[in-house]
Amino acid sequence: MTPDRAKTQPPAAAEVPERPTLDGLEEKWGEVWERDGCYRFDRSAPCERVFSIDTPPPTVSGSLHVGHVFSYTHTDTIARYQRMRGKAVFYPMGWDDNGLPTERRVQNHFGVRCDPSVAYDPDFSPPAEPSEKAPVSISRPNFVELCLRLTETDERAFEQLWRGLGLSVDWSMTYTTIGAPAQRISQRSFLALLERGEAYQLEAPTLWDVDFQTAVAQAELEDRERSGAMNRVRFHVADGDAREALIETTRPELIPACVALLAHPDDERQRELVGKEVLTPLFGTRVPVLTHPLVDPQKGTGLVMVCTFGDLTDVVWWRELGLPVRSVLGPDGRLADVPWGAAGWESEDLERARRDYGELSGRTVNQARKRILELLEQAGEIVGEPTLLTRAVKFFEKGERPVEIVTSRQWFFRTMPHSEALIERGRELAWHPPYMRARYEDWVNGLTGDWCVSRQRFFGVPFPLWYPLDASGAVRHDEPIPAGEEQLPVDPSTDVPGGYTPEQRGQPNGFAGDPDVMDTWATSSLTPQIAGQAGEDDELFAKVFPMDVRPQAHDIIRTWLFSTILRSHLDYQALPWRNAAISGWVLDPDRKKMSKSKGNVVTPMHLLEEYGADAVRYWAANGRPGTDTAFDAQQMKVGRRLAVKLLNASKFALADLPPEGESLTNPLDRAMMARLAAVVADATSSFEQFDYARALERVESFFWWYCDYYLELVKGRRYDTGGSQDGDGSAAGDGGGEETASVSRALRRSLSIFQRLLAPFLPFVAEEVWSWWQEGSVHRASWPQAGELNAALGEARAADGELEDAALGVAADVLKEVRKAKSQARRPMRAPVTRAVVQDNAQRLAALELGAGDLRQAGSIETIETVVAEEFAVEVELAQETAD
RNA sequence: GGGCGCGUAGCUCAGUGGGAGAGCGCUCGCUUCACACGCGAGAGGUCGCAGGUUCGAAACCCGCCGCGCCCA
Repeated sequence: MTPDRAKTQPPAAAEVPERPTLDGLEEKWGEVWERDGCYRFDRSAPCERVFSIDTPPPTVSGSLHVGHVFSYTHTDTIARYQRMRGKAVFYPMGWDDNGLPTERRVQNHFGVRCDPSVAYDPDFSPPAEPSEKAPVSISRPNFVELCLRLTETDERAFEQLWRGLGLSVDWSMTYTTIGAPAQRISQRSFLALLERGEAYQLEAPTLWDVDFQTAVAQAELEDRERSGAMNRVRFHVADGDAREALIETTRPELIPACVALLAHPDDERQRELVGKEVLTPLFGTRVPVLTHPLVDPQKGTGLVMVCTFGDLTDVVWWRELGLPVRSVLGPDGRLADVPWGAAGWESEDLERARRDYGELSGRTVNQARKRILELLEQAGEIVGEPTLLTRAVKFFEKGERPVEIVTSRQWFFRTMPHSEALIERGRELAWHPPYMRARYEDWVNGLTGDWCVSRQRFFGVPFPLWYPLDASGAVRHDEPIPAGEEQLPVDPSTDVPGGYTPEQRGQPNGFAGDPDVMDTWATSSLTPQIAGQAGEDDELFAKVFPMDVRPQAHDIIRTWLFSTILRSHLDYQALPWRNAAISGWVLDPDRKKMSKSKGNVVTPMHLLEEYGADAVRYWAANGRPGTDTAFDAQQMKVGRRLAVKLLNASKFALADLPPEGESLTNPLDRAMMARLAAVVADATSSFEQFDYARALERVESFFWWYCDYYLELVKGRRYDTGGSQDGDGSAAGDGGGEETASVSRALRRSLSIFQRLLAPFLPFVAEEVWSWWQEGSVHRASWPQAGELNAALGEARAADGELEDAALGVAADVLKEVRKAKSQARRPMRAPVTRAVVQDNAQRLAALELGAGDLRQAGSIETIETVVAEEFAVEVELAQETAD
């Protein structure tokens, strides 16, 4: 498979610096990796050897925080592990630059605003002193140019950070979600969905952000706690009936839009009212009292008002009960003028309806609410005092006022008919950790409508179609003219459909381009296709798709993960990837979510400078899959210590000339290697399950044990010159005999393994120590295998294994006791011990014989005596303190 | 209200049927020839609460309490 990678044969002498340091390793190795194309995807590799990663393209909005560093490091450890397993790793980076965040940033940064009615100005340059209050109106093409200009700058900064962090990305394959290939792929997919009827447009109630004045999707909503007031309002039964109907509402301003009152079908209290008609207060509009099972009879009076539209439940009721539309809210979030008296706007008291509505018309929702409460109060239709409450209100995640529901013409992708199939796809996928699947299923089960994908915005992928205009100049939405494949990517606002001339744009019997752009997710749901260049480079795509893994954080399961599965299901009837590796969030030290508005965001650049990339990666890799982790600079210091330790341990292991031969003749050496083999097996199976954190934890803790106990135990033997075991630690030499050669071999073998095991986590320091004595990059070396180790153990076989392992264990235990005695006596560690009496069971005492020589040197122990006993204990007799 | 996750030393967390652990922090000590960006040692816990299964529970089951996230 990879014959050139298995070689770990050392050169004659290692080139170890006098004082190894971490400083400067990032620059040094970053350049080498780039120069050598260390992480370049090998597209000649056969399919089964490819490991492909559907990288999250970060939103380019000008800032990265430690959360990015956290989850991208997780992915990188897996990429590096797979590469060392001999896989051709497909690991591109993308930038999600299209969409609202960029628009908003461009507006603020340059002090401009997009106005599609303004003509393109080829010589435009942004104002020297941008003003957010008085933005300059510019054309859409000019605006898009500024967006591209700014995102390019941001993307360079992002790339610098990623390189500094040591992500093993193939930078030659970088993509953006606004680039021509992405637009082509996105438009091509749209046209295919249109042809198959999976995309459709409809004039319907849609979630709407009144500030951005665009449709938004269910997935883009978030709940925010807002205080409000519940008001009890009186409706009168029509036709002179003296009875009343009381409802409770937090949105009295929508009373003019009321189309029905509802009760639960089993609610006895409302039985008499159901089937009657009531009049809306102030406006005198007749509305029926109906029933629906979704009404909660326990809530309020048990009667609820249906308006077009107050919330998504209103939409459900409106649809299922076939109610009329009486819409009062304009796209700007203000109450619109309505034609009282016209069809649908009948009133029992027309004059009053007009007068009172005139008080509301033109006002914002909040203003209108305040005013209508006053009017209702004056009319005596408010019952009791309002109840103050806090409740969850739906906001567009980037918006500042609650979303409204406005009827407009929008494009949709069908999701509801596929929900069962999507649940099934979710079950085919291997989730890491497994419980994250529940979030996906909850989301799919909670969907209430198809996915609205059109946005009334500017910086995005346009819909690739036009509409004919009839003789009167009206748009024929029912006869869209799709772009041809050869025209893609297309911008219908500047490009012209086949069979028309540019002059016919907007003219009777001419054409008009679709004015909208697609939702960002409508394009970024195609990242496997964009990264793999579907339809652009089908040979590549066939190699990498379906991808091996989608890494991402848990907060975007409902958006990115869900939408990607949907698109892949619709386009390929397949999952886009085999595994989903879900990262947690980074919380601030008080365990609160980091967010700009809280001002607790930690930016990563200075962390890399202060602690070094390996240290920051160490902290990140400690965050277990799916688990939120508090930001902790202390952990970075720990990571830095680990990196320094690897430098120094490597220096120690490589300090002498490599001995001839292979065999490990000493039982402690063999036992250490056997323990290391078990660690390798554990780390490997952890990585196979995408549990990088467990792999790190196992490797790290064994490595510290190895440094603290094994290295100290064998140090004396290592420095022996004559192979005898009673040396006094005299100078190191090259004539130490077979026992010294054994430790020397064991050190080299084990360090080679540790360097490789730590390489995915600490790529810079691992590469540095590897370069002292090995050819090529450690990141292209082969991942250690337990089998390789066991074979290398040669003569040490199972029969002795247990005893030898016990020898290592008991030697370490005794060493610890000796250290304790010296520490408590406040003596230096090299203080001589005249006598150590070890109590233990017979088997452990027998094992101790095997390591006694090393132990005596490590503890400066003159004589070791043994006493068979039930419990382990060591009696340590220190030599008299001498004044030397 | 529903779902998911979590609750173990001051902090961050590992530990899924049989010894309560690690790192950090804290205290004390050591200029040990790979490492003072170091080394050694120590103190510190009713494993959220209550019940059950079991010879045996931090772990498995039931209930409760608290925290977080998602969804109504």
